[in-house]
Amino acid sequence: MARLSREFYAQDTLGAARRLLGKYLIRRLDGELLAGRIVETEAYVGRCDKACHAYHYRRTARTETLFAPPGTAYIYLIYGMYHCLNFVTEPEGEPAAVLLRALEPVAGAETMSRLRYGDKPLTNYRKKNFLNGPGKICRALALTRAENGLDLTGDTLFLCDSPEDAGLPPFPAPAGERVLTGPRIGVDYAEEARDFPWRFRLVKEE
DNA sequence: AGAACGATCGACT
DNA sequence: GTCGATCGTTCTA
Repeated sequence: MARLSREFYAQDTLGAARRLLGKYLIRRLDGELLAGRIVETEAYVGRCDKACHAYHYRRTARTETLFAPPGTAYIYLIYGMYHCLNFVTEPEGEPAAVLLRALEPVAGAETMSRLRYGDKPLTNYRKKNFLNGPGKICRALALTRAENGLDLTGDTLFLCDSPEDAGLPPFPAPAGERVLTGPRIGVDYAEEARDFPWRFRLVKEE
């Protein structure tokens, strides 16, 4: 199965965050493949970014994963009840990662819906807000701290250019999309870094 | 040992 | 738009 390589993740974090738009995230769960198309990311860079957990190379039990090789999954608990999934970037030793903020569902929607809503009916509101947030994605893909440190070049959780690379049916690439950049969400405390335009979104032209 | 805080979400006005 | 839930991580002492 073709998937994004260690070299891809080793690039600079802003480039990775932008180039990850339109890629496909695959999660193998109990023999089933869950998949989504990446439509929103954010970059976090320990070297120079006060919003990054590993700012100024701060090394703690939690940030240890950010010092792992590029292509490692960094998953942490936030607000006591949600998880966020990141992809470790840059050469090993530079603590940095891309936060996954939104996906478009591609495969395994039934399982993801059950993981997220249980047996509650899938209303239009729920459909529209299915995977448009980091906590929602981890819930729908059954990702918790137990999966922190997973190797993204392995078989459990990985990225590819096309769903066909994972043996899934092709996904029609939406036409007329463009990349929007802007400040990141939820980092108002981060002084000058709060205004860094390090959020990337793939949106339809109006 | 204790306290403050958070890369969020969903319910509600 | 506002607000509370909820608890691990981090820092202070």
